Amino acid sequence: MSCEAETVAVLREAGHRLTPQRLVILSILRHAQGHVTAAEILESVRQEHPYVDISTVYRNMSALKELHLVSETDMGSGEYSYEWTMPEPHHHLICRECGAEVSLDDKYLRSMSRKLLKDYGFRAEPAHLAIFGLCQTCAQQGTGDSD
Amino acid sequence: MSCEAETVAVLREAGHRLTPQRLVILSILRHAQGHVTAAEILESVRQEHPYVDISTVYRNMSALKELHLVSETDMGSGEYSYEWTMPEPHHHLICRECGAEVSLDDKYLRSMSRKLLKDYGFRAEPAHLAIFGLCQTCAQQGTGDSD
DNA sequence: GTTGGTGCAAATGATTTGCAAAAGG
DNA sequence: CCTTTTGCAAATCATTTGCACCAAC
Repeated sequence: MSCEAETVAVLREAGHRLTPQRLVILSILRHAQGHVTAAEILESVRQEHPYVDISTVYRNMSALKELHLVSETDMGSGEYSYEWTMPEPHHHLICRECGAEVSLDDKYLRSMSRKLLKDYGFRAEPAHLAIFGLCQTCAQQGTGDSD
Repeated sequence: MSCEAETVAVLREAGHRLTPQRLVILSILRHAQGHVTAAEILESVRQEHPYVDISTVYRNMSALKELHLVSETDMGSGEYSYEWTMPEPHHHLICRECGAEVSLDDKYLRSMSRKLLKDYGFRAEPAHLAIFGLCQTCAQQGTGDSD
């Protein structure tokens, strides 16, 4: 994995050390498809390092966030989700009803982002907008209109 | 306020009672411009009802959410904000750097929402998307490009 | 050897819940 | 009356922090 070397370099640059715990966390983040919570990361980490503490996970998330290597999102469940920064920005449709999630290509947001920059000078973060609503299934099961 | 009567009717329909606490909370929500946190609501409520507990605020928010009378948003501060459901849907641009907030008209989202419905059958909630990014001021102060 | 990282435990802050009493319909 | 709602206190849950020790560089 040559890309891991790149990550390592970024961490080094920032004056961070490469502890085994950190490397395991990195590996988990990079191999997880989609977002994971701190608790989920911990669970995975512990398969290799049983005594790792949740605070270590949080501290690493904090460091990785600052380096823009991971992004933090509120998926609406009260706890944050973390995701390895993707080469292609993308977003999430989240159903309020059933919690289903769909990845959404950035192209849906691109024209809006452009307008925001033009009209407000606001640089929307390219990744990880969480759009809440009702998925097709739930919309059909519900009233479908009045609700 | 005739609109309050309407709200009351909705609550009644749902089998909820009209306690003074609830009415005060409703009034605060309706008269607050913008979003307020549970703690802020409590503070206001206590000016009239000093004994009200934070749990009452949360329980009411929960009930009001279900009736779509208020919306809950994570403004990125670790605590939720609540807002009376507005007649005109709108959204928020939030600067990651300085925390500045700008209300954003729904028109910026409308074409995207339409596409989401068409392509995914997903009914995006009309209100309260929180879009994070960098405001003009902070973007200029920062690197402006590489960061 | 320095300095940053870790595990542990305890603190924090937000939200939720159990319960008995109070109040709405 | 019957059921919801409330206040209180205690419980949870996610996240943060202080500290002594350990490890990376």
